[in-house]
Amino acid sequence: MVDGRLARGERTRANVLDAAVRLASVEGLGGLSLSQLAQRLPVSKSALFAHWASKEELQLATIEHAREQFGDLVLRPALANPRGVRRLFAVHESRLRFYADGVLPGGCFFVGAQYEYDAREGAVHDRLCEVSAEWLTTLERLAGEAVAIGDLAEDTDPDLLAFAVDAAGTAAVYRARMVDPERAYTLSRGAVLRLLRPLLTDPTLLPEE
Amino acid sequence: MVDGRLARGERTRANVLDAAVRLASVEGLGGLSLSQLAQRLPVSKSALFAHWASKEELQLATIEHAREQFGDLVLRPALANPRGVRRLFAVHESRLRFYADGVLPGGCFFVGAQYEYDAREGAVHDRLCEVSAEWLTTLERLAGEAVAIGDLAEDTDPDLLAFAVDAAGTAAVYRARMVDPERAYTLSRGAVLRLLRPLLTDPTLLPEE
DNA sequence: CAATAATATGACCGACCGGTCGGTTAGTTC
DNA sequence: GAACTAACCGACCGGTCGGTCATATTATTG
Repeated sequence: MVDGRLARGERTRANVLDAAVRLASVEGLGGLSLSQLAQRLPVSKSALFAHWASKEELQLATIEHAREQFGDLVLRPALANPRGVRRLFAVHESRLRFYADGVLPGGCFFVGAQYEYDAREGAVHDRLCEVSAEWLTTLERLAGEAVAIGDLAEDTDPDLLAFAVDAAGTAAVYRARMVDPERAYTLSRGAVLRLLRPLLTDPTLLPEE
Repeated sequence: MVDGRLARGERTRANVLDAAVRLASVEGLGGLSLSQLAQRLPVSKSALFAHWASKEELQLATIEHAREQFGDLVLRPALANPRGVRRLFAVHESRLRFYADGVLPGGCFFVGAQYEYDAREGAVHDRLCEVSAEWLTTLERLAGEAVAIGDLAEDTDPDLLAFAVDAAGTAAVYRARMVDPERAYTLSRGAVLRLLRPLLTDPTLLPEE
């Protein structure tokens, strides 16, 4: 039998973090105000301090929550694809779909947080560095696998490829909201496709367009 | 004969905007606090309101100042290169050099501001949209010229190319500060080079590496 | 039932925010 | 030197920030 009090706390915590990720995707992780966060929830500001000792701890918890969400909605589904270049491309498409579906009102939690904290110091910056490195390592591993199993030309540099794929996804975020919403994701998908196709050993592994 | 009072005001305005661009590149354009800005200058907070009616007007003036700086230090020098793919690549290299030289402590004013305001509303967001569109249009025009004069294969999509070049520059900003400072610019340069080289009609137009 | 423990609350704190105001200083004009 | 003007300053305003605390509510346990 579960303790109803603990269950209630767990539920509150999840609700708060859900809202925090959404709010931070718009206002930024630093611009996230505890009063505003509490106000748009059936929760008082003091209750936030009952669960997290400080704003910084809540920010760190929000990062973990967003990381889990990204893993569940972007990475995991894409990993169902066959190993190699198809899986790498599937991760990029999955990322774009996550943005296009409007899961978060601000588009992307991590891209926003990265550019907000890249020039600051502290625990939030440090944790974001780790998560970024983890994400890039994942892309590099996927690119490396695609080369290793012979999907891509053997002189392909996996790190360079991972950089370019990540860059195309990152740029799509601001482009979709500031320049041309209708073309941003098409351009991003097309850019990665043009990048990968010349490297393919078997051109049928990826779509033409 | 110039009026010494007006000259003094002009000097103050320039000093404030210089500091504002630098500060905003670290703290963000919204996180820019007028008290802090005044404090690190020989200027009082009230003096700021003597020159700009509100924080938003100062933010807009800061955008214009950063835009001029970007034009002077990034675009203009690169435009000295011969028209075509060399000029396009020179703009990318010039951008990376601007970052690597540490002209702004936060790396890039515009990349930060874009990801800060892409999901918000108001005059600042609107102006940033215009500046972004202007920058992308410039890249697209350069890519179009490179195709038109025969530097690049004629079936090259200039807009797609411009997207990828911009993306590589944008990604270098956060990567240099959060993941691997020593490799970020090399990767960014390499990514654009690998992108352009297969499209060249004359391989000697760009360096090997 | 009472004792206990986890969760949640509202009133409150000092610090800082953007912004206003009356008054002072520096430079020009006559 | 008097009159004028642009630039600048310190004190202050209402409001919001992150954070504290004594108290109340809710659910489990003996």
